Amino acid sequence: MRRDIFQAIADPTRRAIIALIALQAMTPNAIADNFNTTRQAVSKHLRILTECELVKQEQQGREIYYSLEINKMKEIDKWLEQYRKIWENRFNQLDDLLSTIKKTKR
Amino acid sequence: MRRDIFQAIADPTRRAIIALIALQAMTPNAIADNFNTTRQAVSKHLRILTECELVKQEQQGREIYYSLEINKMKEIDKWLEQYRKIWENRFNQLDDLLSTIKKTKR
DNA sequence: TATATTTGCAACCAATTAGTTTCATTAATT
DNA sequence: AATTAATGAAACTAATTGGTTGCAAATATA
Repeated sequence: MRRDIFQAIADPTRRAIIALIALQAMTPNAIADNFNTTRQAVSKHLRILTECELVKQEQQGREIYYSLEINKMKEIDKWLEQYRKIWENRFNQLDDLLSTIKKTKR
Repeated sequence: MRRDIFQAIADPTRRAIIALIALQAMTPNAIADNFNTTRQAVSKHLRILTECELVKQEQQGREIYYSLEINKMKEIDKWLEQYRKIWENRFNQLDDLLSTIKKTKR
């Protein structure tokens, strides 16, 4: 059971669920209405998302509202950080090159 | 064959390969030396990474050097953008709340 | 209380995945 | 020319995955 956040966002249906509940909490039935799949399949995705703490649930009577745990998304951002450094650095190098060319032309 | 970038980074070995070749190009053998797996397994990962254009190859004699296609990583950043907006917004709301409390105290 | 609704969970199935073993190709070395 | 090294690709296997069907539990409604 590999259950980390990268595995969680690998599935396109799960990314769609994340997008759906990012702004408002929704019940499994309501979420399933948006896809060509069964409620049970959505339920399984929600379980995976819950297990890696990307999603939190709140019970209201017999309904359970699922919503995005936005802070968990920062973990991906944190991972990206090291690569962002690289591409920003390359951009700066290009920038330097361009200004050098400019100076040479002058 | 689902072969998008999210599926590519889902595997921890592939993320390790990405980290390894981010700064310098490496041959499959050299990469495999860093893991408890066979060269062939690494080769398969490299194929997947190449197919989704996260990695580029450069032949030099009988060796093939693999390196990270850093620009492709920006796609993940682009996807994260929508969620970054949300968490920054929440942070601002908290900020507003705190300054309101400050004002009330005064 | 009986019935309907919302949900999670277990059992099962087909497809996919990560890995291994084996083989063919190409380039370097002797 | 023969051998060694570096690599990709195909065939196979075991494990995992996404999905379905069916069922049980809990809550709401008649």
